[in-house]
Amino acid sequence: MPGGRGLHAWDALLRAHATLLRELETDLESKTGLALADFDVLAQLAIAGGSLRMTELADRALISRSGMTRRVTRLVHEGLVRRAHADSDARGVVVQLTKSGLDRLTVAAPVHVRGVSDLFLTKLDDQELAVLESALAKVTLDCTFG
Amino acid sequence: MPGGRGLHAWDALLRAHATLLRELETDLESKTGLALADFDVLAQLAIAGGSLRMTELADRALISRSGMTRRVTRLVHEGLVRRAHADSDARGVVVQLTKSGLDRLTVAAPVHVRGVSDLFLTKLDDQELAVLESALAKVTLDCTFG
DNA sequence: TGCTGGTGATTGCATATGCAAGTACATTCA
DNA sequence: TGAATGTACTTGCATATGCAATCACCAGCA
Repeated sequence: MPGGRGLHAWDALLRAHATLLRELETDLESKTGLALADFDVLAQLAIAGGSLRMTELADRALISRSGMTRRVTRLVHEGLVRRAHADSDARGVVVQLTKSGLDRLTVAAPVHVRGVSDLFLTKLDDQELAVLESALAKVTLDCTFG
Repeated sequence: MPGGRGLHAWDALLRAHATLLRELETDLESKTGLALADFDVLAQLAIAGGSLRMTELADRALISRSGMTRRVTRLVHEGLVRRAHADSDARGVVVQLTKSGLDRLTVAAPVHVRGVSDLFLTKLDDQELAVLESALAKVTLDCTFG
């Protein structure tokens, strides 16, 4: 009744994801006052060189466009990012990391990386990490959200 | 600036989880009218032999107790589960799968299993699944939700 | 030019979520 | 026994979420 064999691997994925994310979230928030979701936006912007379009940002942060609209609105109020007009497309919005946002990220990033290391990376050896990465990449879909 | 090496494995986990879950959710809902969250409750009950206490059910379904209270309330209204008093503890509530719930699950389970197979299991070989399962089990925390 | 279909972003709305507080019962220990 | 502490579940509340509809703009074509 529970079903075929390898479903346990799927179950393990759900369980690991839920518990780790929850722990990382509360950890980061308590140590830096930054929600993981907000951290992720800042990190994606930094990785991309400082700015991204809304849709691209939403895709990378794995949330819907409408969700990103609201998240960015919040972050703008906090001064961590800024909205600018895309110069090639008057509909477009470019979200830019501000100095303050970068500062905040610079403080938070090591905390988060440390969390991921402690809870995830150090518990696995290189081969396991390699298999994880390649296997998970194989099953990832490229559906767009929202 | 993005950080240490193996973080890509972590990123792959987040990405695979988000995209797969989203697809499985919409797939199941469109084919059976059952939300994945509700399906999971029914499945956990069936796996456990037909009934579970609220807290245990919340833990297994990876959501908070308060979330489970509301979810069960909904499922009771739909006739898929029933609330009963735990006989050893007057505070306790036992959630039981009803005939109707079991029927519903019997229809939905193959659909969901098929989805997981198509999107996940068949894309990986036995060794990858074994490594995934054991590695993910190693990093899973046992924090309680809610 | 002007019409049609498509895309980027935002907003209305309904719903889902968790935390913290509250209620009811259980357990411990003096 | 009975006061204090702990556990099981529920509810108030604030917030987060996505979908669908909307607005503004772009691109193609007659």
